[in-house]
Amino acid sequence: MARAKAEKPYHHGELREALVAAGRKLLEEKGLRGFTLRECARRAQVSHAAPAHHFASIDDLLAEIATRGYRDLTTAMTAEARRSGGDAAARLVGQGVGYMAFAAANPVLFQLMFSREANHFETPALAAAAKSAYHLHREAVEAVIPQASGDVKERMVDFAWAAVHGFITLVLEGQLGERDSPRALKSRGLAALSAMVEAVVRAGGGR
Amino acid sequence: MARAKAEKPYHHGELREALVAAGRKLLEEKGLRGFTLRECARRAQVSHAAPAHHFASIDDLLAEIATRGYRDLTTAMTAEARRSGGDAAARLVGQGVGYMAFAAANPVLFQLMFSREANHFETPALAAAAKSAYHLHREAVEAVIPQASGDVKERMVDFAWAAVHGFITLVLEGQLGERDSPRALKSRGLAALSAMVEAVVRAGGGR
DNA sequence: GCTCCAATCTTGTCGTCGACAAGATAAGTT
DNA sequence: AACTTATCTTGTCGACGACAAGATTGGAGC
Repeated sequence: MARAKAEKPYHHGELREALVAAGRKLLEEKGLRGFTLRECARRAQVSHAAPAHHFASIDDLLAEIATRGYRDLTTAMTAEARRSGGDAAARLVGQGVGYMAFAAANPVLFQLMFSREANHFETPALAAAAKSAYHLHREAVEAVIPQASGDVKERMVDFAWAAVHGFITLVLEGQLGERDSPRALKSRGLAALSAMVEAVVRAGGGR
Repeated sequence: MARAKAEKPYHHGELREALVAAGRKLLEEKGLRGFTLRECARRAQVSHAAPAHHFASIDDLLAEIATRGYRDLTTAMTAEARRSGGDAAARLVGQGVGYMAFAAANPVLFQLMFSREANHFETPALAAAAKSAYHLHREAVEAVIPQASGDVKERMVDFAWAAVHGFITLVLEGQLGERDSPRALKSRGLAALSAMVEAVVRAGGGR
């Protein structure tokens, strides 16, 4: 079975996956404005109209890519939190590190996920994937301040997310530490993270 | 002089300004992906090729729009800080309010200014305008913790900007408080701001 | 094994886009 | 008044997203 290197079978077989993979690469290479359905098709070795059978429009493909991005983000956060051991504060820092690492590794995808455009896609899968990542973060913050009131908890969930997201966003956009070495940048990121956790702990009545 | 309502003089007279104005409006209406040089020309009542004499490319026009955005952002921050009275902490909060208010009033422009693409424009004017806004923020933070070491100051400049920027960014992207009333949202924003200032003050050795 | 159907992929087309070229018009200079 | 330069026009190019119509293939039911 499977003459794997046959010369272009009429049916691709896994075009949907191939398009997503090619699209993700293309996105990082050329940016959102350079992203093109036809180039995705070209890289997947199919004609320019083939993608239409798997994605209704270019936005539909972007939505799928963003959805998978959220899943990968969740995975990265969970993995890094696990690596950080048992303490709730340490886990929160770990999740933040995972968040930043994912963003640094996939800057354009990250920007797409959190862009105004992405919110107009409005596919249920995208919303679900985003919500899943949000809940992960929410629980990590609440675990640090279990005795705080619901209101304080909510505010700290906002605040913690804002600090992490804002920092990595500014770095990726070249606004922060543009001429720093990666090493120095990581140290600045960790400083921001620990300042955030300390603020959360204090506001939540800890220590 | 100046038959103001003559029927389309061959020379527009203020096409550059007209294009920037039309472009800014179009940007907010259609988003970055819906932004088009030809539509800008249409709205300015000129032919599709006219903009080329004022902007070398579509990115050149976007860079100009982003540059003015930074100037307006600086103005908004300064004005709101002034309104907030003399205390250094109050001024920092005020600047943050101005920052968020500008972003809320010009969400797409704000996203453009802080987008990956904008950084590839690399015009000197854009860099200067951005740097000017940054210094405004830096000074406001340092004024709150004058006795802190240079290193702590730097980290707190990062942290404060990250918190403010992250919060408003997440709100504008619909990730935070999507179903909140504007009133409730403002309250959440102020809570994030005060949490940020308190964290800065503590870390800087204040109180 | 055969037939038929639906899914998949093709080529071809349309209107729109950014960029460029060449020519028309107006404003300013000498 | 003649010349020069800036500004705006029409016309064109290749590339894009979307759609239409036809070719190819895999699989369900017989």
